[in-house]
Amino acid sequence: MAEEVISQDFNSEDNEVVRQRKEKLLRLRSEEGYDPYVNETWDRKDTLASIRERFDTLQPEQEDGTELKTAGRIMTIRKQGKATFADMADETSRIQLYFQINTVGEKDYDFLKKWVDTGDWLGIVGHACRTRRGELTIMVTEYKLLSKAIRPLPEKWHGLTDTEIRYRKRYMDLIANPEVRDVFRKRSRIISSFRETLESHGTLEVETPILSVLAGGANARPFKTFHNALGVDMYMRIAVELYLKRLVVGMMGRVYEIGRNFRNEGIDTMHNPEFTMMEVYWPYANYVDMMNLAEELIRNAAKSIGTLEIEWNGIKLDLSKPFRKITMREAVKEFAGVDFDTVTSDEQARAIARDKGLGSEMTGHESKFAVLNLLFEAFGEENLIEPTFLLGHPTEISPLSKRDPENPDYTHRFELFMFGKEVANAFSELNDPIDQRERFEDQARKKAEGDDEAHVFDEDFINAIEAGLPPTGGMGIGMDRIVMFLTGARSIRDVILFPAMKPKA
RNA sequence: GAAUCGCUAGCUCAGUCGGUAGAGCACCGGACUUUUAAUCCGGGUGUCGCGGGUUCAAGUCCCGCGCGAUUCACCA
Repeated sequence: MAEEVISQDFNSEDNEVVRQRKEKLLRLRSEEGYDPYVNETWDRKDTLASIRERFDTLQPEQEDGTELKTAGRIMTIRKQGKATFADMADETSRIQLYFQINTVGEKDYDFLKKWVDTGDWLGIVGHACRTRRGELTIMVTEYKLLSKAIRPLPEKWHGLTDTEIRYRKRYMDLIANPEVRDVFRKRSRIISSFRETLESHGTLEVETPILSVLAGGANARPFKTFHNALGVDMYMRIAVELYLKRLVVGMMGRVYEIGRNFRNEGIDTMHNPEFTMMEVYWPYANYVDMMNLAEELIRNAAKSIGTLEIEWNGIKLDLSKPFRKITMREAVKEFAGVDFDTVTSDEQARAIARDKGLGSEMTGHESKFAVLNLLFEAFGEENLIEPTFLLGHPTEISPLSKRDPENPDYTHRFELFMFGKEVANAFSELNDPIDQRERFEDQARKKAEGDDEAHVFDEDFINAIEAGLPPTGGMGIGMDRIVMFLTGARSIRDVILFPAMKPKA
């Protein structure tokens, strides 16, 4: 089956150019005795960016005798008789090459004319010069064909814009659109910055199971699979929370994990079925410490890619300002015009929600706390544009969060919103094993009532809490969204190298 | 899940009222020692997303399906 698909694919995409290039390759081998795929190394001493920097001040029509040794992919080539210009790119930059017949020699020049195409990889020896027109150029003295491309590059000035091909054949996107490479370099720097900040606070990076028998730690539908040897159903993780708290119980101290979570839900511009989450847990800390850490992490990440001024979806934000704080009840008062402090019964709350047009969103059994959350999601969430900590979540919707001792129906929890989207979720971790068991029982009831995203009952986790979890502050941050907001990417697919795609029929 | 838009050469796109599938780049052959969207001469490379239907005739009209994008719904 798989082989069949591959061979079909291979043949169906053999267009005229590919056929010509394949024949050319065979002729290169037979006529020149040269196989472009046998080279294994090239001692590159200079990147194109370093060459650009070094010879920045070189004047037009000047040359520098220093020998340079570099390499890259030929992006365009202009062959004109006894001289040839080409643009070569590497991962750092792009530069013009100049081949002259009396500089590289007749034999190598003819080889170039006859065999070298756009897309090919060349090793280059030469020196810097600047043309009359001011273009920094490498005067090539020697070159070596390191590898050949037999599939043509996307068109040279429109590039590749077809979103479907860009996502399915990301390698073509990366070749044709260097700014895409920048986004993923920034992604890497942001994640490194997170690690540096966490480690500067003495936090240990750990790895916990992706495959397990129970997928807990969040309210979401998991991916299900089957382990043949064990003969059991297994699930892909939806969060790492419960494992990291077990590690705090196990006296590992401050721990964090940056890794992939999997949620079997819809795909849109904010959601990919696999996404990267950072979760961190600090013993002897609470949700206030996590607020400070969230600001520090995000600010440092922004600095690591060069600026605290960010723009997303046409909205500019200044991350140097302290993040705002608002409670869920305040947000509902401000944006839905409902004063929840006057609400005393569940029925009264539901009546208000129906009044606000949310009747179709309710089953009629909601508590006033569920209604509060509903009102926030319907009217408040989209208005939290400036980085804002949302506080005061009801206990009912926070099964892993410590209660506010002043008002046990609410918790010591926050969610951080930016541009109207959630980017972080944190709380003072519930460490009362009796309460935790009751919360899980409540979730199990909700599951039994048909809520297939209710939290799973994890007996071993309770066992761990029973062994004693210190007071702990914990937080999860959605890395893909952070990368989106810091790079201005409008779709999560633009910050994930190989986003989930449905196979073509 | 719904709506809207898109799918034509390797890439970017045009294709009128239903009447023999086009352009630029890329590619192939030729000329050319400072070009840079090189230029000049010659060459069009195609399952018009897939399948039906209407018609003398369908890239074009109708129906169904696929994939993608966006918005909404769902969902942390």
